[in-house]
Amino acid sequence: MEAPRCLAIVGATCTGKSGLALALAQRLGGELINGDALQVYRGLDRGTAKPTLEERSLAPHHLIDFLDPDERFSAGEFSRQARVRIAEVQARGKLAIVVGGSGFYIRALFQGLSEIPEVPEEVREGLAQRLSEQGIEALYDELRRVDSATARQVSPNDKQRILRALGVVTASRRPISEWRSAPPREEGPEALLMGLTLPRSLLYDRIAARARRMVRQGWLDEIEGLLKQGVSETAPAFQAIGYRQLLSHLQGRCGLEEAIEDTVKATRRYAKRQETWFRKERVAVWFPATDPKLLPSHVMTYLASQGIRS
RNA sequence: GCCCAGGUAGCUCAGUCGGUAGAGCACGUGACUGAAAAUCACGGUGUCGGUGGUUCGAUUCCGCCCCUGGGCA
Repeated sequence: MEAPRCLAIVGATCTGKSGLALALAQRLGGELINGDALQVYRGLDRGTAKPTLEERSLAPHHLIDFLDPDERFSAGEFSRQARVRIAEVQARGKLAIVVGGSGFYIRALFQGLSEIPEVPEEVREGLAQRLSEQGIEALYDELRRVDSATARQVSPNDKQRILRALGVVTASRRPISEWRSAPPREEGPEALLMGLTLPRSLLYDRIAARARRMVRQGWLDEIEGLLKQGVSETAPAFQAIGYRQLLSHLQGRCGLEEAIEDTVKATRRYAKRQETWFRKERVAVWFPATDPKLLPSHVMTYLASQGIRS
């Protein structure tokens, strides 16, 4: 069996994915492809635990830091771009290493999404407008009329999915359920998925410690700087955990301590959702991430057994 | 020391005109086809401060005790 030329490192936030990926890239002559939905944004550094410039100088990093905070991104767009980057890395004879905790992005990359037409911004805005004027019930009723199959699968409270489904029918005149029934056009790249895990209590401790460290290292200044540059409070990037909470502190809606605690809570819940997601993903091996220093050599040993060596 | 208010889920609190309790948050589990760090679904939280009494039956009424907060001294 031929050794895979693409690795992916997945797992919950705060398990040490980036550090491991960098260590592997250095030892195996690899290049990294970011698989995190928010590290793509320029200026979101502290709160996304983005690798520093120094770390990034140790191995090539792709799909990081290339969008403005008010630009919209998506799993589909990620999948297309990541596939191009992976192919380019492989063409250079290097190992591609995807790192990231955004489960939907990882699945879109390796398993693909059905081809679905773009929903124009005007349509999206029109629906958002109606949502605020008429409420979600009206939109759900409409979805029942125009795409009953999807309506049955979606909770009447699920604003996001209702908006998406209506956007697609409105824009394409075909229900999203039909588009989704078509298989993805292209296969994703072959890859070996590796997961990192930590016992829940340890993970939670690390999350709390990291949030406080990030604040100490200037997370608030970063957010103020973004606002000063004219980034809107409703920019897509500001839906990131912590940014939302700290923004609401900066606007005087809560104290700093409360904002930090809310951030920690939200991160815990996010980590749990990631665990749930990746449990279902085709992860070949799980490594305990308790000791970040020993991790790279454990993983190297495993990779050697799979025919991947420097 | 006296007076008042309170002690119910991990937290904040609601409630039971006496038939062993409930909401939000936290927490747990899950879903996920272009906003995904998003969005959503489901779930149990329990010596109702302790102790004696009244009662068929007390978390609920009564006595005493303990604890917390406030006031007076």
